[in-house]
Amino acid sequence: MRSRHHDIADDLRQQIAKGGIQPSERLPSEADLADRYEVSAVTLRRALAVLQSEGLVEKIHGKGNFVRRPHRKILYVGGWGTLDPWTAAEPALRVTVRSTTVPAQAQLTNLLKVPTGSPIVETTCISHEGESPHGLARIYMPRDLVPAGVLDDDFPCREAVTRFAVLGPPPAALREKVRARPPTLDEASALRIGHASVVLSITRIATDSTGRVVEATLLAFPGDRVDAVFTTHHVTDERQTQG
Amino acid sequence: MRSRHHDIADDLRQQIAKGGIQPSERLPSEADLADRYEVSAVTLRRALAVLQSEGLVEKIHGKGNFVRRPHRKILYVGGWGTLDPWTAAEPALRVTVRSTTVPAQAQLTNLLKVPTGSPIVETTCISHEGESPHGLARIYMPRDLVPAGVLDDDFPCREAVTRFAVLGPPPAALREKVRARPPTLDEASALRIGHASVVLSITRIATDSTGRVVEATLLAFPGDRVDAVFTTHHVTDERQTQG
DNA sequence: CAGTGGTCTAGACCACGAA
DNA sequence: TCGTGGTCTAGACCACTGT
Repeated sequence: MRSRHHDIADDLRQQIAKGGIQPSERLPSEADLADRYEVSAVTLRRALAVLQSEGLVEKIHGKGNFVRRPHRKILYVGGWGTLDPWTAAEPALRVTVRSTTVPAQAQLTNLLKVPTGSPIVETTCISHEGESPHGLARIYMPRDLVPAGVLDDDFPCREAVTRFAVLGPPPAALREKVRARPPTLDEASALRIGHASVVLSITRIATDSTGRVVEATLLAFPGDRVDAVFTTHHVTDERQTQG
Repeated sequence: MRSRHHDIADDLRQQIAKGGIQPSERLPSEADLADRYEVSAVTLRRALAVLQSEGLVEKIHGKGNFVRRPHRKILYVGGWGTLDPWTAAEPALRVTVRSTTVPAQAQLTNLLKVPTGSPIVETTCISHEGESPHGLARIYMPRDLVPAGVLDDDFPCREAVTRFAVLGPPPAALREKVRARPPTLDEASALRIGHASVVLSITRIATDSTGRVVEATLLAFPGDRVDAVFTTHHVTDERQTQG
């Protein structure tokens, strides 16, 4: 049972794929497109919503609908808490960082396993590639475990943050819980994605050899830009090559 | 700027939370709700779409909108390719399985690293808990590697499939690529979720000790019902980095 | 200001499910 | 058949962006 807005989405998708509309170029206005396809504005907007949720189109209120550049997919590599080396080496990456100290409350006491009110350093990072943000991290560490320099304005850990890596020394164990969900209102605006979009959310708990939680991180990635990959080797001595 | 349909979604969400509408109970018809809130049908449907994407409400065409039971979150445990033991032991789980043999084509030749046209056994599994499906698996194995019994109608591997486990012998390595994306049309109908919902998609590649791909599985879970968890212990990992 | 997208309406018609 | 949700329309009004 094909619906009209899906047909239109398919047609536009194909036009974009064939290069009829170039990346970062503006689509005709919704009114024009509605005329062209002989549908109502609402139906045409549904078609665009499909493309937006696929990450093909970016809507900007008051300006128009724009074809997004076909970013290559970024890989978050599980187990090490980092983007893949190619991505991390990308010079176009910019990071916005802000650190504050807050007292531990409800969710944080659970994640970090600390008493309520403990001083916690919250570090918020938004990573951009060119214009489009591709990652949001909220890192929480007990204040006494924060490596020197993280609280500086200069922030020498910038490189680690760019890769969304664990900030402190390598932890003994990492537990990464992966969710797929719609963005919160904050995330939708921070990541510049629609409210109907999809977020890959990773809650990462790093513990040291004594079992103490040294870092809890809430990562949010636009689903259309980032995948996460996890590799497990059940035979310890075996070396596998991967493509 | 709050929109009317968000306010309505908030109101309904609160009513559900307070127990004003019980789980598995039907909401008033959309026409009634539209009257009650004094909005148009379209606006009311947008409000319901919000709740549906949060997994609070299940829409059934021709029957109504139903409050979903607050299922506990199911855990897919990475590295072993299985649901967590509690879930897997759940007696209410039912599985629908269908196996066919197909020749390898485009995507499959890549995933399985086999020549085009190789005989591949495709096994499709849908797992239900009560009424609601909570997982869809498409398992591909080279025909000569399929364990005896998988192709039987009786299907003794049913238990393994219930957990979405790897069907054959334990592989040497697993590579699991996790995506968050909107459902395909097939998945939306198979999983009984809206087209605007969110799917946690896992592409799982299992290789034996020689590096041969023994199984490729495409898993799709409703984002609101399933999380995936991956645990890494760097202590037992000899390749820990210094620096 | 004009042009754009964002929300909403009142009503039509279609598709599904249960009697 | 009837009540339900699913799609679509034509038009109104608001909010944002640039001039």
